[in-house]
Amino acid sequence: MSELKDINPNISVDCVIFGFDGERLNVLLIEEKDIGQGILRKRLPGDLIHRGEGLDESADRVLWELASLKNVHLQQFHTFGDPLRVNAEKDRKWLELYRSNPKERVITVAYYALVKMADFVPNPSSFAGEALWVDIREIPELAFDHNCIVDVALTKLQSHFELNKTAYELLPPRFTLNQLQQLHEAITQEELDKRNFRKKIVREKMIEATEEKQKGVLHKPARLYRIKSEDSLA
Amino acid sequence: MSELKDINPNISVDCVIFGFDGERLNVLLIEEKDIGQGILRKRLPGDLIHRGEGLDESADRVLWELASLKNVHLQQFHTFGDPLRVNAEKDRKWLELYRSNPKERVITVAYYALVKMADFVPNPSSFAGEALWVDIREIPELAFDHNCIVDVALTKLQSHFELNKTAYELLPPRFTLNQLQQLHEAITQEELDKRNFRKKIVREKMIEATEEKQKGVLHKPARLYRIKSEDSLA
DNA sequence: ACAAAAGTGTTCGGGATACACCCATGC
DNA sequence: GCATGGGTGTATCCCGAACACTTTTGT
Repeated sequence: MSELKDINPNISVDCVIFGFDGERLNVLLIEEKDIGQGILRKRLPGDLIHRGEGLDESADRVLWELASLKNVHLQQFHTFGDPLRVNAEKDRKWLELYRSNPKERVITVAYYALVKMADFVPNPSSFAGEALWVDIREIPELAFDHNCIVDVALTKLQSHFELNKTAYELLPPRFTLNQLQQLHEAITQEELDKRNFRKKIVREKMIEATEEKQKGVLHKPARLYRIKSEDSLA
Repeated sequence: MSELKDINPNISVDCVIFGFDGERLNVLLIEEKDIGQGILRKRLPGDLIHRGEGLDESADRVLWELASLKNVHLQQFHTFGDPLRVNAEKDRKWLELYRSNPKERVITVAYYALVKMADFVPNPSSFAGEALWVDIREIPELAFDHNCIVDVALTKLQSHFELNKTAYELLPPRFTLNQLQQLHEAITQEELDKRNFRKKIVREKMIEATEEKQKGVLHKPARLYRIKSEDSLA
């Protein structure tokens, strides 16, 4: 569809989408279809930018085109510009197939986001291959320097993470304090003391207890909490 | 010297160099020579990147070429890619004079650094115009979106600043606690309580008192301090 | 003597950390 | 009754914030 002159051959965006499933942190990857030469590799969703397109805009588009994801709050975090970043042998064949200038240097502006996996069941986009969630502890070798990009993104995510309103949106509307703690632990990768964690949460006054309890668990059922509504902040 | 084909027409780097002079925070700007059409404008040191050149490398080069500065620890902080960022009327003439493709879109990878002004007396580089320090409270209208870039850089600087070893290098080898406090205040733009500040500094154990005192001041002379040497960290 | 900045201690409150036992439910 | 996670309180330490008077020097 888009003509060559509408594409900037030197600049791309890549998106590192972290998904939380209630237990573990995952990353969204694109798995290329086997295009006949035994090329089957995973990579981050990303693409060359179009002319006239802002960077943020481009990242949104890419995510929509490759994984049918919309309304993800993307955060730009770093630009990767090693002149050899798309020059490894492992990537040569792919570039020759998909790029009109396979030897052209590409710098990439990288974005990350953290979403609730349940809200985003990635639709395999027929043309690009398949989008899939992969546990961050089991990330395979990726195309280009994408392993490195994921590492940097994870570091940023961890250092910037805090339990604000958007963080609570990663949980179901009613949740237990333990689920909340697991969210925190899954992202920061460090264990917390249960009592201290609960005291901290209570102090922050962002959530309130409901009358409901867990059902069908084979232990004492936990109380369910919810985010305080705007008005109840009186 | 460099031929056109060695330059990437779409990607530039820009450097926001903050300089501390003992009292105030300044920014390094390049003032173009008057090129005959009443064009006289200030901008950040920056340039299109060369092919085969890494981004960090490019930023170092630019700083050397435009302001004769070397060994500055640059930190990449954001990439600006609005498709219209180099399209304002005020910049048209300059682009036509200096760029072979004046209408080409340019995205820029921005870096910042904080240096001691005394160490870097910018050498006017004959070909580019004049490098000069400008107080951050008196920044004039700059070319392109450079005012915006400076604002973002300042925010990053302020939020990431801490009194570590490199921060102490912004002061003379022997300094008073008041000078240290002024440094902190100049950067974060907030006033601190003298006693609390001193307690905090003492706690951190990075510096030690010397026997020397200020001379020639018309008030009680302050004691001079220095950074602790590596060995004395026993 | 006066101006000008140097230097110094205490109190309070909040948050981080460490730590151990009883409780409610399903099976 | 037993296994499983739910739920709770106290003591300590460190840190940040607030706050006012005496000291030393040059003129």
